[in-house]
Amino acid sequence: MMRDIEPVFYQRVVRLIKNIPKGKVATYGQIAEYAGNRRAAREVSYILHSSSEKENLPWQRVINSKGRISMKPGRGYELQKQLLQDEGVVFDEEDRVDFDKFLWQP
DNA sequence: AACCTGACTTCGG
DNA sequence: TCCGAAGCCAGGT
Repeated sequence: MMRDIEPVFYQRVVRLIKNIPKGKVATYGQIAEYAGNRRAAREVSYILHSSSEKENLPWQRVINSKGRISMKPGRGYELQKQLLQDEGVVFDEEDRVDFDKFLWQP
């Protein structure tokens, strides 16, 4: 499934995501940057899409740079939001997460 | 190879 | 703040 994505990059992404503490969130770009390729946000997305179950990743803790959930209603949005709320993450009236409070700072 | 798509991001108006 | 466009990288057709 992973094929040509740099194995090192892949491993780093997996490790970083597993390190996001409960109740915190990270952005795709943030993970990509810490993994060594700040332009690979879409690859982070791809890794989550393809390996979340296999790697047992807390996939719900990765959201977009706007502080919103990227998945669309009916295709995962509700589940992700519920999982985050269950661990204490708060969404404002604009459906955004306050990075000052919830962004993961390694 | 060409083209489309996506759980992305940045920048300009 | 809010789009739209452009940049980005891989995978699927």
